Amino acid sequence: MTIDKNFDPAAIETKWYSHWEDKGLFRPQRPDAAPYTIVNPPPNVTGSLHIGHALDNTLQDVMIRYERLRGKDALWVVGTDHAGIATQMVVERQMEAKQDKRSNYSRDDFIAKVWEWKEESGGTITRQLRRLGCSMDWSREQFTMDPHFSKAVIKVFVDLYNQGLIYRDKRLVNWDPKLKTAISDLEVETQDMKGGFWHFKYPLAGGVTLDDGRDYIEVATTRPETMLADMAVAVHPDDERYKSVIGSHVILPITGRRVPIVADDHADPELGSGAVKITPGHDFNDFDVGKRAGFAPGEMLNMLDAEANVCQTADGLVPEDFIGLHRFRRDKVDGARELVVQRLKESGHLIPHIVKNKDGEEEALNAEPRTIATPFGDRGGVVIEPWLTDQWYVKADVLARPAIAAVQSGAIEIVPKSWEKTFFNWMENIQPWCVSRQLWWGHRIPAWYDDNGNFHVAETKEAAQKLAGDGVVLMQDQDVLDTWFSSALWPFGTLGWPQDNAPLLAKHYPNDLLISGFDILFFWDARMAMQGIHFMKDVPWRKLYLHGLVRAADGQKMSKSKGNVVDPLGLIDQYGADALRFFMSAMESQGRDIKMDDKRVEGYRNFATKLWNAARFAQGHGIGASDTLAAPDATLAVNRWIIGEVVQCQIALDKALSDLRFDAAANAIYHFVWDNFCDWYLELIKPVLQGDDGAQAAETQRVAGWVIDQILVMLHPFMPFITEELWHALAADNQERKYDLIIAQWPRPQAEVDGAAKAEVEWIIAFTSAMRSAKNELGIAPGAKLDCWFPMAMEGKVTALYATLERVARMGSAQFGEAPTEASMQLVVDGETITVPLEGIIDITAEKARLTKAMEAAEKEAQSLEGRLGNPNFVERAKAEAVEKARADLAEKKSDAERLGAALARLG
RNA sequence: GGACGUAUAGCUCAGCGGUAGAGCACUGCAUUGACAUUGCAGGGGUCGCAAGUUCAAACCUUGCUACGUCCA
Repeated sequence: MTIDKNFDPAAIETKWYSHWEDKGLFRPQRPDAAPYTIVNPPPNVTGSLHIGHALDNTLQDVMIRYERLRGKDALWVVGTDHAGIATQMVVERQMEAKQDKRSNYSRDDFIAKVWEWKEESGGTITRQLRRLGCSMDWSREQFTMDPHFSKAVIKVFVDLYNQGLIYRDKRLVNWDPKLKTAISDLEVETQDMKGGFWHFKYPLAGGVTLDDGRDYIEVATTRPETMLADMAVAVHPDDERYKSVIGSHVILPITGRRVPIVADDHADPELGSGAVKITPGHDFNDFDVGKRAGFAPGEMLNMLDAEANVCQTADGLVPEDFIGLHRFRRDKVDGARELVVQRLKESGHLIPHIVKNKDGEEEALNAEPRTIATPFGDRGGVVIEPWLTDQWYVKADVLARPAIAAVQSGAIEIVPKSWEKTFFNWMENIQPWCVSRQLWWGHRIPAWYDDNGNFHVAETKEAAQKLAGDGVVLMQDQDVLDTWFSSALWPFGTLGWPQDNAPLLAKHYPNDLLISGFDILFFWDARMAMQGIHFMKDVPWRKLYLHGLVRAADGQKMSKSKGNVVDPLGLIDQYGADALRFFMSAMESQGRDIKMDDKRVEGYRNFATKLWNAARFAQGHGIGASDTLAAPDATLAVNRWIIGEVVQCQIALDKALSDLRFDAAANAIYHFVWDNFCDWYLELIKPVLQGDDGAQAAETQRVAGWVIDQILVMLHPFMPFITEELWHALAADNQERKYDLIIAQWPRPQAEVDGAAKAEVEWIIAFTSAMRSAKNELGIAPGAKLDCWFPMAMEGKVTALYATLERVARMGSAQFGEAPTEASMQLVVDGETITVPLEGIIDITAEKARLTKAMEAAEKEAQSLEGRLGNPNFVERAKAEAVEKARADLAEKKSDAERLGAALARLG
């Protein structure tokens, strides 16, 4: 098949992807091969591919293709996540657009709608992953709500419950009043907001006064509205100002509630007045104070409903005109906060904050301006309300311990290592994990309640009924599980657990590697580690590779709201999937975010084009597929040299990929292909291919064909499409390749670097470079063929290389001995002086300047080396190799300087 | 407040004890021969600042500055 003149990525990408997929090449049958396993972080089923996916999946595909080429039974598990809140929000938003809403439907009908949407849009992201060239095992694609996976989720919940690791508890939870669900600590984002600090007078009850005579206690708060549910005032037990009133009461303004003054260490005497109002039902710290003061969670007053509007407290003391107000000003409508402040001001219970304005006059503000660390829900975007509810919690601290130990012992290796500390810090301080969500879309919690509020946890209703006894009417828990609770099971739930004999599970657990963004280290990776170790008695993966974010060109985080999102599919359209993948690999150094740089993607598209054209050249010169894994026998230095370079490139590549240094790996193959192979090898073999020596040409064709095959194999993990295309295009005449590149074999050259051949080619390169550089500096046309005079001793070597030097270095005749004229250009190459007579052409002054510059540079380096070697401390204390090298370098530089000096002298 | 990361050529980044590297950009030259999505040659850096360790520091240590991220 003739290679087209133009490289068109789009034309080959679809073709090869469906070829691979249709032939089942993403997971060839290799029952006896060693396993290699990666599970893909399941993207949101209704999502679409963003640039972060492109990075994450490229890296995984590089590793999977690499290990597949190395003969492993490589399994890349793929699937999608039901993504509870996110997906439900999408569907609800669609309903909103049609003036419809979730509550117009029964639970079952709504879920049916979500399934419809999943069927409709669920394929988008998986189609897009195909465009990137990702070679996952689609034949086993899964969904977190597939029956078998759901079964695993339910079993895990029940088992953890029976082991005492899941429990139901009434306590404050992070409540999202927009989405009307509890969320976990991790889903709360704290942001600094401008707010206020309001100071109130709470009158003491029963004529009690403080020691200073005041008949009230001053308290301060950033959330005035919560005073409607205040249940105490706390002071520090050692605070002399308040010691006498501990145990007394205050009468709250507005509600008239009589609440105790309690002693608690939480009150900081240094802060404000030293007395704090306590609202156990709406503040995490106050909840603890309230418990210490003897309030059971069930007794704690609640003044807000699920949407954070004021509702009546259990004691009925909230005035009617507060009922129904939002907790604070929203949509330009004042809320409970504003009304509380207004009422307290009117009744004289507000202590104004006095400031001086710019004219130096005093001014009274309602509140002291302050920056408040405010919790927001990461999905809903509204302020989180601590709310007293019954939820299900996982004892994460118990599960965390073995996971911490696994990282400490090295059973799990985190790469880059710097993330270990972050991992430990979080795991060691982990809080109970709230796993219930007040949503409809997700895995429904397997707990059943009877009329008395007793519950029974079991995998099925029948099993629960057995626990409850016959005749008891049971109702299933309305809530679903946190999405991360289910995705934590991905490394084993996808492999068949909890089925009894799941062959995949036995072979592919633990997985070898997990690649994820560091942003989901806690959300997902840590939880996989906990659940994996708990249920499988072994780590989920041996290595955890964490990469950074892909940022916009200016370094900003990409976001839809900023409008700076780069679409990976657009880049694929423009430059090809191979170029985008190579970019992602080449930019992925450990521990740094990637800034998007289109020019660089373009550069890698050019690299692909370069390879394409090199292959065209090869094809035009009878170079094609090799038929051996081992390097062909070779006699010519240039061939022996390039074989050695392949060996070295492969060593570099293996090392880099074993270290997960994707940048080093990409650069190794890039420079081998462009610099060594295209720029030098192909140029050096042109005279051989076009020469008269048939045997030499045939050898060169064999070697070149073999080298190209090695290039295609080594480059394939990074650029799968162009390499597969060229692999087939270069097949021998009228023959098919025996197998596709995707399942070819990683190089086994069975050859070594040939030092003599390397030295010879490097001399050619040095001579050619010196010639080109000198011509350029002297303004001689690059194409001019110049006669050269070499020292007698070089006659053999130069004669043998004549054809090459003539072609590559544009050398005219080669002669030996003393050059006949002084009007010449002189090259010092590898310690030998070569004279290029230029009678009548040369500008002696320019040549003198050139030589002087070179000589001075050599002298300067020699001097520096001499200085170092003249230091006895260096010679005595430095490593022997360092001293040795300095001596050798000095000798070389000195010799260069001398020769250049002599050349100068010859010019007079 | 704590932890971590980053600071190297105009830009984006490697290097992490032995005389500074890549890609892009820039300058000059080349163009009928695989390739202008090209080739050749070249200019460009007191490696954030300061002190210390060392025969030797971009690289190790400490401090500082700036930026970023996470946790509280």
